[in-house]
Amino acid sequence: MKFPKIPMAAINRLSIYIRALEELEEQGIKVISSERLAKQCGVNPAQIRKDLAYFGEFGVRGVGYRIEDLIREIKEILGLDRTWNIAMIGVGNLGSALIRHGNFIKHGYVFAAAFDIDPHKIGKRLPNGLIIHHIDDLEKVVKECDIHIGVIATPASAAQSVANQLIIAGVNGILNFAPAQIQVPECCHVENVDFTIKLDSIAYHLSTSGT
Amino acid sequence: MKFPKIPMAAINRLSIYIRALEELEEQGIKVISSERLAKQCGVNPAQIRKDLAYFGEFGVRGVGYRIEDLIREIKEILGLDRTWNIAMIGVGNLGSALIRHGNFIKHGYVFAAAFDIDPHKIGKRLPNGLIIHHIDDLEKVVKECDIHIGVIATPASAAQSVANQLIIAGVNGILNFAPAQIQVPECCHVENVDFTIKLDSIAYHLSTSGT
DNA sequence: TTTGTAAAGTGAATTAAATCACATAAAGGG
DNA sequence: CCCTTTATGTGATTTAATTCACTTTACAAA
Repeated sequence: MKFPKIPMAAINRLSIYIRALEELEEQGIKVISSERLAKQCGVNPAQIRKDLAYFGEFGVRGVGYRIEDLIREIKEILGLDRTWNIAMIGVGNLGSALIRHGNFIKHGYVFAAAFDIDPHKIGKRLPNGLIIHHIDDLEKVVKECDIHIGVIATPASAAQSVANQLIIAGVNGILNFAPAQIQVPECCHVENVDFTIKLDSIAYHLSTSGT
Repeated sequence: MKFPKIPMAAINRLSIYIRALEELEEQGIKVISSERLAKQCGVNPAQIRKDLAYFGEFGVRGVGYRIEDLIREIKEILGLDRTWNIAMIGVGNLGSALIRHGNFIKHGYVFAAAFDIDPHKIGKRLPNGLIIHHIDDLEKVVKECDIHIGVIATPASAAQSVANQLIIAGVNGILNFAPAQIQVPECCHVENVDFTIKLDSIAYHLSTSGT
């Protein structure tokens, strides 16, 4: 295959495929066809084949995909053949809940540091043993702990300035839970998690389909 | 305009527009052009006009959009000209943090009930005064409290059965934080919030752009 | 070794979404 | 009252994503 630009949607689907594949692997299944996997993921079989084809040939014609191999291949594609150290900025309700949440570590994301601006919190220890640093120590700690991704769980008003500090500290990946549009340079990749937008979408559907 | 099918992406952008418009309104701005709003939201001006055109004509040619009116119109489109009672299912780390999180109420979503399955939690009161019910009382409480949307914050393993119970109880909108693919009938609308997928996307970008 | 079958891989076709570019309408100034 | 300016609304165009449908390849059974 040539070098087409890869749709972002395809990348996100790879994550979905991994989730499904890992579940199938736990069930002891060794090989799966694009058709069966597609059904499990709720997508079109050709889409799976095409998504994978962007990166190589991972299947066996007439047989399907060896699940163990495919998981490994997709993880390598996504850069998940390693762990990623991440930092939480904002240790409020949401921030501390996320730190305790098991899903991050399960997928190889390790909270290696936590930051806040509240003097009462600085120096305290979180249940998992992390010390809460002042946000002004961001750059130093980011270097020390080899952190590559920042998770913003501050109020909206602080989000932009935190983002700026992260970028100065050399963090190029940001997962933003604050309900604010943050501006970053080209080199930095931001993903927003705004559940109220999702709720709005639900409200729209409920309103229009006569409920 | 005729009756084309409206892209889901357009619906989601309407939420983005509202966020920006409310911020502008707070700044005392009364009128805005699609061009300025587009810049603020990071989209193309024509896109804004087209998104709005799916639903009517809300602007004034040569002038722009009256912010106050446009907010009201978009809210009406999305079904946000009211409040929505929602239920939290799963009062663990994440669930209780979300309940305390101010963003829901700010956008008109009211946690009207909370459910869990842990006997130690049933009957306890949350900081905001909500009593934690047993999941088996879902149907009864949903009716009593006029709940239309369920938020699933349980472990993945419980997500599908909770979804089933929600649907039986007559809840047709689900916001799913559990990392599991849930199957629902046509009538029900599900939105998934899976931050590990977003993280995977960040990891991919960091890996490919030489970091 | 041959042959039938299953399923990946992929160019072509289709469908959907985003953008352009212009016709249209409102407001203000001369 | 007309002319200029400005910015909307929208058909046409372009771009992107998805799906189809066919070709290729591996395996297994005869």
